[in-house]
Amino acid sequence: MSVSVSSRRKIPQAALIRLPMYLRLLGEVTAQGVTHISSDQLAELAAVNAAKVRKDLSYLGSYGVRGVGYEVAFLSYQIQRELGVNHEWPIVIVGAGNLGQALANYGGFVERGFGLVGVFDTDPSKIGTHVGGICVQHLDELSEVVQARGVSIGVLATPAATAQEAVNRLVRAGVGSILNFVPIVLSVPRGVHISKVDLAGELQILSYYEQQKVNSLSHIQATTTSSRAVSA
Amino acid sequence: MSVSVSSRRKIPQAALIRLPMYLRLLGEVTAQGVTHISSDQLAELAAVNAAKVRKDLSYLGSYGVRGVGYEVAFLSYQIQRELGVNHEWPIVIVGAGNLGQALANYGGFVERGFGLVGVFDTDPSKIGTHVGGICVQHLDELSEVVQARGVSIGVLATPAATAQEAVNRLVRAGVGSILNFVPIVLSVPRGVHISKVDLAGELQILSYYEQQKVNSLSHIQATTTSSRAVSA
DNA sequence: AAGACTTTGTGAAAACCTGCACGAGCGCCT
DNA sequence: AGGCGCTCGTGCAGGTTTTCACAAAGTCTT
Repeated sequence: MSVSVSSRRKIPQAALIRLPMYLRLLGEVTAQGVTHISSDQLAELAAVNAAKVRKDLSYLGSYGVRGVGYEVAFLSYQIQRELGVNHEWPIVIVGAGNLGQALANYGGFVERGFGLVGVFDTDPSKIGTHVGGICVQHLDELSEVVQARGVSIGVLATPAATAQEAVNRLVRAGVGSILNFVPIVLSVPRGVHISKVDLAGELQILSYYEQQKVNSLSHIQATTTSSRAVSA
Repeated sequence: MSVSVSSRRKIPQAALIRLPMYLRLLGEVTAQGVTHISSDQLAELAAVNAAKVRKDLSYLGSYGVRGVGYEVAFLSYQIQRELGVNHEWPIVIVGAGNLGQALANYGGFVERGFGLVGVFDTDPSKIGTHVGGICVQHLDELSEVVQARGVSIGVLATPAATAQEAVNRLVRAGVGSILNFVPIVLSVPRGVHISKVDLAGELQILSYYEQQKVNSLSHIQATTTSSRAVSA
């Protein structure tokens, strides 16, 4: 049978992705002393369409006031509440290589409510070193820390070869969502959420756009020569 | 064989995003000695629908063979060609903080054809230090390096406060695409492409899913009164 | 108090994306 | 050669996302 979690309302993926941005922008304008903001103004800050802003926010409820706009503090709170970031989430990082260390030291996480409570690796030369104010532990300790601290979000930054095994351990330990920086396709049980960040992949996408620019330029020159083709 | 219509075809955004993944998977199976692959097999590796794979690949041209599948080497080449990654792209990193340094040291970039040719910062204590085999230079040198090396892709990893100014410099220097790790909305002229990676934002999205789980659990307890039983 | 002005929330249209289903082409076997 | 089995390419239907446009609901001015 289907396990229908009849959550009160489901925010569409596309809208969900923009909520962190809105939240950040609201924080910025708050710091500037702004107390109310219209969808037009927020849209301008976010560089998106105003109707989109209103629709996105409408998934949270009707928190705007016609003729006035949104109260910044109240809206911020509602977004935080919906995202679940009105309280701290403990996170762990698996993989203390280059990227793992940088992420451990990255101030942006704790700044937005994600406290690092563990960094894990299997390399004996890494274990015992300190990164981001945390002592690197062996991956075998993962389960204990996750359960003791109630961790449900993990960050994966291991080498590709060991990533799947690390994920298995994360899942077994009880982690329910994983931010994956390793460029492989992970397999996880139903119910576990994966968010993928493929750094080189992002560059390859940009490379596509740059290549298009190059092609369209050379096309202008090539048009005179009408070497139209080797169509099969 | 066939082909080569000028690359005027426009690949839909959604499909474009998956091409780097396909390319990577094809590289992996090549290493395992596989020479041909069907859309079904590739779909399984990519954890997506087979029809989607075929449709994505069809934007490149008709490179499959009915009854057989795709020739891995040929398909790889075509994807590389379309993405423009069949040759190296020089890149620069602006911002030599935590993240900038880690990205400079990140092997994944060069591994996939992006050679780091410059790291820039404005902090005198950083300038002259070496990261990722590159000597950190002052941001004032940016333009010269970009032009001398023909750089068209830049990575932005500065503090938020200086990010927009750094982008302005990148654009003025001639960079056409930017991978932005700074959690602010950048403004750029038309024609410049920005790809955004908001690390904390990704975690906030995961936090939403975890919060939903928590909510639905407490909902079960609260639902003893409600209609449809949640099974026991 | 009424009219002018502003801005939200949302129905509906348009654009985009996904997945199914199936015709068409290819290789293999007899 | 012909039939069979496999797999691509794609039309189409269904779903999601974006955008438009406007009534509803508020403020402000006089």
